[in-house]
Amino acid sequence: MVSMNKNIRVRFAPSPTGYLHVGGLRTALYNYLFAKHNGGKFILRIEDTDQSRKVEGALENLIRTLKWAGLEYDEGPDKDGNCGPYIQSERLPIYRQHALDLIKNGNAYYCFCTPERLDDVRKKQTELKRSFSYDRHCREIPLGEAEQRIAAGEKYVVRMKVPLTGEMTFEDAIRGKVTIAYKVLDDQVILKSDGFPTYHLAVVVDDHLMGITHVIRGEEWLPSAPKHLLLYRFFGWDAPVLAHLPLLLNPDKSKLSKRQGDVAVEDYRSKGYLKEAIVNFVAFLGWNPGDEREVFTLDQLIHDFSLERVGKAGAVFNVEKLNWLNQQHIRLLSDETLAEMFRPMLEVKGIRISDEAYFLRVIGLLKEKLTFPQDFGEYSTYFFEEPKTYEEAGIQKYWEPETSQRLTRLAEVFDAVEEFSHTAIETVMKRLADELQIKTSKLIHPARLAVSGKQVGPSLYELMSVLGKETVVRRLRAASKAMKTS
RNA sequence: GCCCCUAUCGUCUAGAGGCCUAGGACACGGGCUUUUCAAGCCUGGAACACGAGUUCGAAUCUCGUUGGGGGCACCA
Repeated sequence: MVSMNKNIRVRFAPSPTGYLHVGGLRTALYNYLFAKHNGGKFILRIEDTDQSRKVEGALENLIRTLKWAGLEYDEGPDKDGNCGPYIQSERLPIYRQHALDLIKNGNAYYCFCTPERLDDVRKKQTELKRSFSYDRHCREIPLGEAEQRIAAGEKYVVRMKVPLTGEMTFEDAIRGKVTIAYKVLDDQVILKSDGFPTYHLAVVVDDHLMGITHVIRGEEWLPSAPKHLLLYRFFGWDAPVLAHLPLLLNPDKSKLSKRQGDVAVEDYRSKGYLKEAIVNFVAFLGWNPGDEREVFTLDQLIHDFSLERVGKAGAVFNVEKLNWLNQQHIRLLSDETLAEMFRPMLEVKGIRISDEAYFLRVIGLLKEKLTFPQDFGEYSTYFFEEPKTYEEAGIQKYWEPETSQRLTRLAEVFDAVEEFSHTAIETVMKRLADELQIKTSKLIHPARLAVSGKQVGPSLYELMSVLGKETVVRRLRAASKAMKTS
């Protein structure tokens, strides 16, 4: 049940790369679900501390997609909650001050190594088949000397002073105890020479200042978690609960990437996937309610979500199941909602709806057949205009020499029917089949072809009753004639 | 190379020592719906990576091996 823990605050902190990655959507979703389930706050923060990666319009697009998916945040760039700004590039003085604090208390130091020198070190280490880590060349430069060099205009970065020995053990909410030795960590740059912080500094400072209680993020951050925890300790702050989510994978099990298909939420959106389906699908990549329910709305997810039920192993993004969920969620939408979704599809085909009630009946008839909303445009045209052609394969399969005559007879008997209902149609067709001493299917298949031009579709009796007597009779006669002469 | 994480059907997963000759879903095969399928129903095949322990008993606990993934930037 929803406990009203007002103190819970989580955040989704993407870097604005131009589009929302489905993995990012899942991270955002889990944060959102966790917050909403617990009556807490969900915050959007933009991590744009890499100036070289700036993308025009990325922020707007990100926000639009997040809102489209239904993940409304309580605080963010365009929604203040007294913890702003929520864009890191607008918080530079804060990071600088905190970096200086760390220098003052001896937990960080100025480093003057040039990128060239670091390259050299890296190369040598690679030759020796050793992993790269900074050789701590500047770690012992006295503070006074460093400050003089800065005053003289020398370029510098600030690095955190990682202990040389010992290890960090912490409790991950998903993985349990994780231990990493300090010696495998290097003295991470926390403030770059352009004055921007690196992720490691910014994330810790902001999470603390914004009162974040639970950090729910991708597994790729697990190895650097000790650095963050160390920074909390250096600052004298309590660390939030950490929860590292398993990764989303390509079919070949590598980290989900652009190379192997669509990764942008926008791509799926434009292909006709419903937000409900995408959200439902992505939620189930790493989480499940523990019973056999599979189709969930966002509200149901909020109700049932818990971090305890999040798995540890990576999950392959499998489109087949997403398709199925899309179909399920289309059925869950009301006919009226679908009407607004389908209307434009018909309009581009030059079809304007004049009879709303009729439109809704057509939707009711077809909605169970749809995997994508756009399928409606394809399956429904004969409800709005005369079939222009008859599917060739259908003619081959169902049209016999006697068919034209039979359909003419069918038109005649239909003409005499008072109430053109589903049941009346069925009765009349079966009676005629008896009379002609043929199987009903000898009438049914050609009639469908005549009336819709297609071989497949919803129940023929219902289809005909929706079309109405006039139309059905007219089309039967037209087809009968067309086939006879051909 | 080093470090960390991880391991049940093709895929998503249930399973927290006996309820498991391992359950569900997607996909796939077969059948039914004396009307189609693109819907529905029924049905079939399909998995505990391996090896040692612990235990009366292990998919479940421990260790190791192997496989997979991630990380090791003045990127996030």
